Amino acid sequence: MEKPSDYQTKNPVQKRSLLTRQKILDAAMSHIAEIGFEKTNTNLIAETAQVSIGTVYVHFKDKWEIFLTILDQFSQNVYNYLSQGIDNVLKQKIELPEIAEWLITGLYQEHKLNGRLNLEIAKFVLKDPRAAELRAFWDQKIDAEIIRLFEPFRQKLPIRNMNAAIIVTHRSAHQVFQYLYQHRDRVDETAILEEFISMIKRYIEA
Amino acid sequence: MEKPSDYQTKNPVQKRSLLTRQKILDAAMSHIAEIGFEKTNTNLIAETAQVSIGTVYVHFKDKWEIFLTILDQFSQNVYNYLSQGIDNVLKQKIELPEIAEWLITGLYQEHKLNGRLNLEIAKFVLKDPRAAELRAFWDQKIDAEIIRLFEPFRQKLPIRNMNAAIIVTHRSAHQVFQYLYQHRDRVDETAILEEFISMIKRYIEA
Amino acid sequence: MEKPSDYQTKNPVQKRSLLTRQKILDAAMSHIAEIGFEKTNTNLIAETAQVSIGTVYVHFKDKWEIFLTILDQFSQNVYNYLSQGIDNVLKQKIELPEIAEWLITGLYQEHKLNGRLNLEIAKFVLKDPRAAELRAFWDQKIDAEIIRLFEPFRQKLPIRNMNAAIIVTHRSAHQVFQYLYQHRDRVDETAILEEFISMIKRYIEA
Amino acid sequence: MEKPSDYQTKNPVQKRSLLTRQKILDAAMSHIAEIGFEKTNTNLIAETAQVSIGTVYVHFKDKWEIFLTILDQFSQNVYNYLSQGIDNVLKQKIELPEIAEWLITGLYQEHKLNGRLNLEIAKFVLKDPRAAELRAFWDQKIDAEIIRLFEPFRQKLPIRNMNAAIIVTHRSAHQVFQYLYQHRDRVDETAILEEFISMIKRYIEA
DNA sequence: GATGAATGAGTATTCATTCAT
DNA sequence: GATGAATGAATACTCATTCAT
Repeated sequence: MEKPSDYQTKNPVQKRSLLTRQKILDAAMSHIAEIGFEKTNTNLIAETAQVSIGTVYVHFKDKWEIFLTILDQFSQNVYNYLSQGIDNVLKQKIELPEIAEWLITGLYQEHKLNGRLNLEIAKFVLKDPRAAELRAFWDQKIDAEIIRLFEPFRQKLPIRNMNAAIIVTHRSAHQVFQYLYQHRDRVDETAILEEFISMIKRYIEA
Repeated sequence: MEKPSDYQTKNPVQKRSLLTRQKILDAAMSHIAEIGFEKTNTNLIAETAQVSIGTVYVHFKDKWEIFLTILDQFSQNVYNYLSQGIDNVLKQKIELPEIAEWLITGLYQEHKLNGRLNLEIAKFVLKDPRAAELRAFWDQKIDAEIIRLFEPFRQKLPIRNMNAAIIVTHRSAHQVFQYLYQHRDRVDETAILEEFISMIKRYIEA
Repeated sequence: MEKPSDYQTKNPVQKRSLLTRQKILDAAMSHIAEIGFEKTNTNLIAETAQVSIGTVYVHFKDKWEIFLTILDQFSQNVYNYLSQGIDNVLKQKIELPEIAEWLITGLYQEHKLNGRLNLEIAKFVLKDPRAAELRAFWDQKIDAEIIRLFEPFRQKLPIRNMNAAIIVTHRSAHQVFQYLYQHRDRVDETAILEEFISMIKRYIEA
Repeated sequence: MEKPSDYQTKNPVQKRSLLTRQKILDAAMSHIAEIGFEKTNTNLIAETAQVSIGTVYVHFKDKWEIFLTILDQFSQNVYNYLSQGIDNVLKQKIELPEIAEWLITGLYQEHKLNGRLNLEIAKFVLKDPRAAELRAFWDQKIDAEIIRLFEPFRQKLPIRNMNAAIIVTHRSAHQVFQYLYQHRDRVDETAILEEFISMIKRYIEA
């Protein structure tokens, strides 16, 4: 699967240009995380970034390209964080159940750091097909990393279809994390997370 | 938990009124399922329902109340379908793993019948807090039904926190179903569903 | 000057009909005095009067006729109150300056009793020409009463044009009363009223 | 008393912007003076000003801000006119009764120049609290100017409470002027104005 | 590259009034 | 007389995008 389009390294021409570009992205991101991407309009972004609305359109084709770029950068970061974590784990000789627990807990910590942004991205992905495509691309890369993480235990795992298993568990994790964020004031976070972990553990244990 | 508000019974003084009301709901629902609820505007609803825009506002306070009513009716239907199914199952003496399989398959069939509508409702729930509340109300009622279904096997289940378990599995199912709908042309539906079922089975088996 | 149209004795046919008519007027009046006549819409009036909107239109040609009728009844009451007061005063032998003071104080008391309603009527009169006409009719009748009050002192008054004098003073009184109502929390009511009275007294004293 | 808000200076970054802004104000003002501010809607304003409706909202937050700005500019003009007139009068040695006559006649001339606009402003002020506040601000500034005009004769005036006196006479003048405009075809303008002047003269004479 | 004034299609909502029952 | 469901013209305001400077 190829990346739908590159939202990151567009015009690496001048330093100042890149700075302006990033200022716009930062402004957009902060508003999305604060008031949601639905209410984040282009004029607001321009104002916060302290550039004119015209400048925004010099750097981005349209409003969605800004959001797509943010999604791309954000996903890249999550991917890098996970990838490096897996590198470390693989060096140590951690056994199966602990690996699952580490993975879920780690992803959850990461998710919590940007609770609102993750929620807004979920909306965005439901709304815009290009966002869905981009998300699918990164999800697949993350799936591949998770497969890499479990590769050493491939024989032990009582799982027939590895790809399907990853899809099911990865999507489920997303949803549980989102549920925990949305109901963070009303539910027993620990209990639910533990129950999810114990489900996954039982699933992968022989 | 009480129902946030009743979106169904108004003042059905005249028969004609109820008919018109349902015409509007049907028109709205068909558009939501076709073009999504974002693009479904009030003028379009009125036009399709063959009533004036004024009539729409005689029956519904605002655009959102139409959508909320649809969500309510739809959830009610799902609930009734499930509830009756559970009644039947409990009469027969079906054993644990088969019950899980029956439940998931049944919910999935139901979900597929209204794939697009389910997707649009997911968006709507992310967008509107009142919708989220209403959804939470019905999810909780459905959760209670599922608990009722598993009650006879309560002792056998290796699950500590039943509520947490239901939340985790129910939400996960939602997400897997949605994933299958969104990628219905590109993924192996059977494989993923089977994998999900096998995960749940292993989770609930001693 | 003839009364523009009779808003009171329209269909004196049946008792029940008159009752319904008055229920509607009362409902309208209470809303005008509470939320202003701009926000008082026909559906609200019907609801409060506990009749259907159709019934409202059986009794009144349009929304404005309701308001005009209220204005008419209200003005009639003020007129009657004033007229009777003048009858009493004329029987007693009160002298000039006291008469002016009595008149102003009395009209002000009356005005205060229905502060909000008086304000709303002022708006209404500015907006609707028929209301302006009706108001002019009653103002003229009231003017005539005031002239009747001062008739015994006609020779003593240093006023050339009696009609002009009445218009000037009556209008000024209206405005001062309205000012006092609108700024009732912020101004020294007594001081302003006293100043107005002393202006009028000096005006009519030889 | 501070000015409620400044409806004049925005961010006049470009010359074109200021021109457009004034075009919108002029268009609105001409319609208000012609058909009243109730029927003056935003689309009409945009059309007359030959700008798009969007442009109107670039320059003004909402419809009311347009009207408030007009009220502000208009009041400013009246104030300036009065202020300069008072400067001139104070240089000459005019005596008391003539000063009162000059003031009333001058204000009336000014009022007549914009009869309809003055009437519409009266309505607007009754309707919108922000307009009332703004009007109160300017009235107070005008009151202060009138006090300045009579300051040299302070000892001679038989008036106890100067502020109350100004309020009473200023408000009365407003109302008499408005009455004269509204009934301009039916009443003896000169007689009424003379009567008002003679009332004020007798009031301020020892 | 940067600016920011201008654009205008698009949309939810109100409310006086009618008329078939 | 009474009902109340239905009407639809009217209207304020938004916001992504363009383009002349």
